[in-house]
Amino acid sequence: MFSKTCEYAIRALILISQKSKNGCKTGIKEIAEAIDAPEPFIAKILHDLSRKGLVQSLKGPTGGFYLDKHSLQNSLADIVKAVDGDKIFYGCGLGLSYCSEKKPCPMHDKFVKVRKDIHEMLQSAKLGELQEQLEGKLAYLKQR
Amino acid sequence: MFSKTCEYAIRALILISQKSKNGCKTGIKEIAEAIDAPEPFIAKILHDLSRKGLVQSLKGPTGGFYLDKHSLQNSLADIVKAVDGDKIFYGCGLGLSYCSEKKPCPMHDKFVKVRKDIHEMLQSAKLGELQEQLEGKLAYLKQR
DNA sequence: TAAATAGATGACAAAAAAGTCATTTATTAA
DNA sequence: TTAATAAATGACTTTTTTGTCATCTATTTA
Repeated sequence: MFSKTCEYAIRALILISQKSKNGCKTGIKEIAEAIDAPEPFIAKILHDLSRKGLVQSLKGPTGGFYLDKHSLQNSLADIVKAVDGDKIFYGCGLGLSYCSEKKPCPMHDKFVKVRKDIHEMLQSAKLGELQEQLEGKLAYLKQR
Repeated sequence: MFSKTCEYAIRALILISQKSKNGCKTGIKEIAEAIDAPEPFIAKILHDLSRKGLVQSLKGPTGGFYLDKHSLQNSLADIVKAVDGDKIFYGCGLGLSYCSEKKPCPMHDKFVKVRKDIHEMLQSAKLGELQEQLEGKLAYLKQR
């Protein structure tokens, strides 16, 4: 459904949001370990996200990644759009560039509905809220 | 949502199903042209599909690809499973291998619902029926 | 202000997906 | 039975995605 890059990005931001609530910054090493991702790869991904303003960072000792108040409000839809683009929300399911209401592919209507559901699902999933599920042990990012 | 290979496969099979209803076989060249796909690539894809029994073919003059009665009953779900596997129906949205009811990721429940919808949508889309929409000019596989 | 820490940066490498090509094999019809 | 046709086959190339590495820069604290 999403690219690997996007999956890692989402998992990392959920984790960082958890730490940020306590006012903590999180280092690359800890993030990589906690979400089970290759350290250099997640470093690159977070760097990209920080340039896009989806995560904040500070260098030096006591430095690391964190989310400011605004970033905590971001939804998974915002992250997916930034990383994978919005093709998943609007593109034709059969890959036809011209496909539209006026010239629909045979699956057009059905795909429109499913994509709308996906969009709403991701839009309603805010980082700050997902994090609460981790806190309450209702959900996990790692096996243990 | 699907791989390019899978998109081409679906488009090709819908087209072939249309021709098959009239008892006609369709050649690679015509298929590639009609669904706007690279000829050698769709040739390889159809060959794979024929080995998996999702399409039938005959060599020689008057030969080509066609769908027998059984294959006409196949749904897009069958095609997607054969080409892309069933990760799209069952895998974790965040890419976590352990994710399950007992150890859910923070998005687990929401993804289960959306994936179920996708599965039902594809399962209910039979090649033989999609083809009727093309026939009635209610849908298109090409711009004109 | 020097040493240690931690992210920034860019070049590189490996793997997977997408696409191409030349040749072979099977079938049909003249 | 031979020539033409059309799919089968497998090797190859290109592009994209995924992942790695070495080095640089900024910040903090002793």
